[in-house]
Amino acid sequence: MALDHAILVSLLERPGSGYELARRFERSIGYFWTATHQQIYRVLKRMESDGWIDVREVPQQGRPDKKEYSVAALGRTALSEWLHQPIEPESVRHDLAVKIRGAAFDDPAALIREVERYRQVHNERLDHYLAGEVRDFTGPQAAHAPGPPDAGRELQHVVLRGGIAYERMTLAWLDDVLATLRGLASDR
Amino acid sequence: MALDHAILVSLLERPGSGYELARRFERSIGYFWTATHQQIYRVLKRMESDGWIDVREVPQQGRPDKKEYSVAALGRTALSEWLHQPIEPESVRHDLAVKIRGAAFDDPAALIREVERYRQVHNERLDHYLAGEVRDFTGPQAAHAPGPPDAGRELQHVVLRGGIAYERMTLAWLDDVLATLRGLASDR
DNA sequence: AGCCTCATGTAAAAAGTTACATGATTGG
DNA sequence: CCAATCATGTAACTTTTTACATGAGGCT
Repeated sequence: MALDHAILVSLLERPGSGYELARRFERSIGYFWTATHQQIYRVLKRMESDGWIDVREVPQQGRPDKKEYSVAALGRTALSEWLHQPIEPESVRHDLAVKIRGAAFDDPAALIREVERYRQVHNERLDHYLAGEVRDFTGPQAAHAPGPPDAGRELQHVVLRGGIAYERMTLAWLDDVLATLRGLASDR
Repeated sequence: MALDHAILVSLLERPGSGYELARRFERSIGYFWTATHQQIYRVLKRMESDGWIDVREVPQQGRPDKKEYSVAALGRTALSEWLHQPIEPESVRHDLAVKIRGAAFDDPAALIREVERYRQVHNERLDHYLAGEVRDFTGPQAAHAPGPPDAGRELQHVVLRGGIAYERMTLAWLDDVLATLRGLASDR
């Protein structure tokens, strides 16, 4: 039910088309909320007919026209209401943990390769986050720059730090997993 | 699509009824795969009619009879096949991160209470994990006990260690979040 | 000519959530 | 007597996933 709200936040940060949103959901927002373009277009349509968002047809040269969505007053209200509701416990779907426990009834050693590959994915994601942090949250306009602190920036940064902490924790755990799997493989 | 496999793993670890599975999904397995009893009963029915699992009616005294499910050969094959497929990237749904970024367009200070409550939930979960670790993975039958190392135990333990690492990371991050929110609140 | 990116969708199937429903026994 | 636990389900609805579909323009 919160894809609506994830889209609203993204549109508040910057108005955009369904296509652009879909791309954002492959990067920044996508790291803590996944959605495909089919979902996005459907939700956009519903939110538009509910008056939560406004559309503006933007003609473009050299590429198809697009519909740029932005958040309307009703959408802001809906988001605000949602923000004031209790945080719900995350619903987890952790394939790898199931596979690890399942490996006891199959071949634990066979998982090693896959876990190594998986580890690489997370390593790349960490690098990506760290590069983003340097790009967006260091330098002249950061920290103690003149003027009021930008709440949006600070909040985006703390979410990014969460992503970084998550990836580091995951990498350390995957090393633990690999050591355990290798231990089981060499014990026989 | 992997609820099937999560149930198969749980039934391999110990056969049980739909009700018992539902309870397990509130505890151990539930920490990395959520499911309600409605889902579970439906999947059990399907897997039974597909010959993946066997049923045995167990009459009980003082309580309703139950159907005890156990994994059949076909189910084992299906699980094995799944285990050999590539690990899929987790699909994340992280309400709190969306709310934090959304707070930039509302009142960041209003989130503080909720994050504190949320932190408590994770703190309790960490305690619960740690107690489980002491109960199940220390003591006489642990580590260098005589006999072959029990692969199942080791693998369950490494998954639990993942849960512990996750909770610790989350608690540290939530402290970071709280500090950030408080900083924004006092800055005005 | 063929593939990639931009851009927007429809349709069907699978999975997940929420509400409703029943009934026995045990403990306070 | 009332609430909780054990035990199993049905029905309706919402959400998510997967597959299909189209079309223009730029790049090699």
